[in-house]
Amino acid sequence: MTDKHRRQDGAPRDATEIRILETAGHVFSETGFQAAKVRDICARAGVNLAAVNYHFGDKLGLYREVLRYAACAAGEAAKFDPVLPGRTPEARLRGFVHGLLKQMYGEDRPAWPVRVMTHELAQPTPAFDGVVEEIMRPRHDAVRALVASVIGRPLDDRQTRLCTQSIMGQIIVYAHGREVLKRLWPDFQFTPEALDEIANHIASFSCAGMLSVVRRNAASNRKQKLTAR
Amino acid sequence: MTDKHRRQDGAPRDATEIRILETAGHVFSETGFQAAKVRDICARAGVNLAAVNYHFGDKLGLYREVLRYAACAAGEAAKFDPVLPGRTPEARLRGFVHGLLKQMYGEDRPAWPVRVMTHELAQPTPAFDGVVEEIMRPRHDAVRALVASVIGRPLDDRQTRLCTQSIMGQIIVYAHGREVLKRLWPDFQFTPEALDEIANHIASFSCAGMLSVVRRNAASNRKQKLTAR
DNA sequence: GACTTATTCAAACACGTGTTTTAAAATTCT
DNA sequence: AGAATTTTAAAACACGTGTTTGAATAAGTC
Repeated sequence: MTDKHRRQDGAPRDATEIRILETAGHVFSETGFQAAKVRDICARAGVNLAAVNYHFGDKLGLYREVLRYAACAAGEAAKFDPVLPGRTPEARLRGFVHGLLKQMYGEDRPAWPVRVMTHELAQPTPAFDGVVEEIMRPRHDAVRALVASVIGRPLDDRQTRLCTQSIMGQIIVYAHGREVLKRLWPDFQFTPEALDEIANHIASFSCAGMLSVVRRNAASNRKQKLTAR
Repeated sequence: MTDKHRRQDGAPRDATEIRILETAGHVFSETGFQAAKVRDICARAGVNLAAVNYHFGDKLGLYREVLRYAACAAGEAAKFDPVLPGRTPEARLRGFVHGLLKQMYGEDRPAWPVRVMTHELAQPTPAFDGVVEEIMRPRHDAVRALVASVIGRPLDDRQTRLCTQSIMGQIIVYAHGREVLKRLWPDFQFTPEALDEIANHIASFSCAGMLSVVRRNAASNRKQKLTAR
C-alpha cells in the first residue's frame, strides 16, 4: 500500500470508490474478510478487477475503509450521551436502548455494518481495537455511568459491571444472535413498533433488575449492622 | 465424500482421527471454516496432509464431525431441564444459567466449541440448522417455559419471548462478546467464583425484571377494569 | 508365512485468488 | 489543441490451497 492510499479523514471519493465501498460492505458482511473475494466485489460493483488495488492499495486497505465507513454510520449514536436526556433513569435508559436499536436496525439503515461487526467478534482483525475504543467503549462507559448512579455504586464496582453486561447483553442479542433468532422466532420483524417495544421492555426489565441489586445491598447492610451491634 | 465417511453416531475412532478432530476444533475456532487451512490442521496434528481426505472425505466432512464433536460436549447441558430442579423460579434459573456458563467456560472445558459457534453466528454453514434445533432450541424453550410460568403468560406471548431474549442475551454476551469484554474489562477472569457470581446476578436481575412485567400487566389490568366500569 | 486390507506418506495436480503489468481510454491542465 | 496525469481495462503472474494419486508401510486374516 503506497502513501497514495493512506487517505485522511473526509477525503473526497469519486463514484467508483463509493460503489466499491458499498458493495464491499455487503460482501464482507456476508463472508467476513478472509473469505470475501476481490473478484466478487468488483463484479458486483461493476468495476474492473484492478480497481480495488488501484484505489485502495490492497484488500486489507479496502477493508479498513469499509470499517471506517461502517463506524461513520454509527457515529451519531456513539456521540449520543444517554445520561443527559430524559428525566428518570428508566427514560434515559429507554432512550439509549432505542437509539442503539434504531441505529442498528432502523428501516433506513443498511444491515451490513452490524454483520461486519459480528465477523469481527468471531475473528478480530487488526482494525478491531480501533472500533472498540472509538465506538463501543464510549457507549459501554455511558451505560456504566448510568448504572452506577442508579445502584449507588462506584464506576469500577463488580455489581456495576455485571449490570452493565446485563443491559448490553440484552441489546446485542438482537444483533449477534440474529441468525438464531430467525430460526427460534421466525415471525419476528424489526418494525419501528417492535423497536419501541423492545426498548421499553429492556429499560423496564433492567431498571427492575438494578433495583433488586440495590435492595439486596441494603438488606446485607442491615444484616451487617445487626450482627455488628 | 464416499459412504465410508458417513459414519453413524458413536462409531469408534482411532488415535489419528481424534488427534485431527481436536486440532481441527482449535483451528476452525480461530479462523472459521473457510479461512482454516487443511495443511495447518494436519501440520499441527502431526499427521499427513492426505489424512483429512482419507478419514473424513473432505474439509467440510471434517468440519461436520467437529461440530458434532462440539455439540456432544454440550450434550449434557442440552438435556438439562431447568424447570425440574430447585424450588423457587429464581433457584431454577440460577441453576440453568450456572450450568450453561460452566459448560461454556468451566475450567475443565476447552474454549474452542464456543468460538466455533461464534463463527457460525457470523456466517452460518449448512450444519448450523442442525445445531440450532438440537442444542439451542431445547434450551431456549426450557427458559421460555420457565418465563411463561413466572409471568403467567402463554408460551407464545410476546412478553414471554422478550423476557426469554433478555435472559439468553445476558448469558451469551459472555460468550460472543468475549473479544469486547477482554478489552472493556481486561481484569475479568472466568474463575469458578466468577461463574457463581454471574449466575447469581443474572438470576436475581432477571427475576426482578420478570416481576416488573407482572406488575405492569396487573396495573394495566386494573386500569382496564376501572375504565370499563 | 502369504495374502489381503487399511493406513501413511510424498509428490503432483487443478483450480481459485490477490496482485501486477502493460496498454488504452478518459480526464485535467496549460 | 496538445501534453501530462489519472483512471479503466484485459491479461498474465505468482502463490496458496483442497484434492488426488500411486507407491510404501503397517495391520489384520486365513
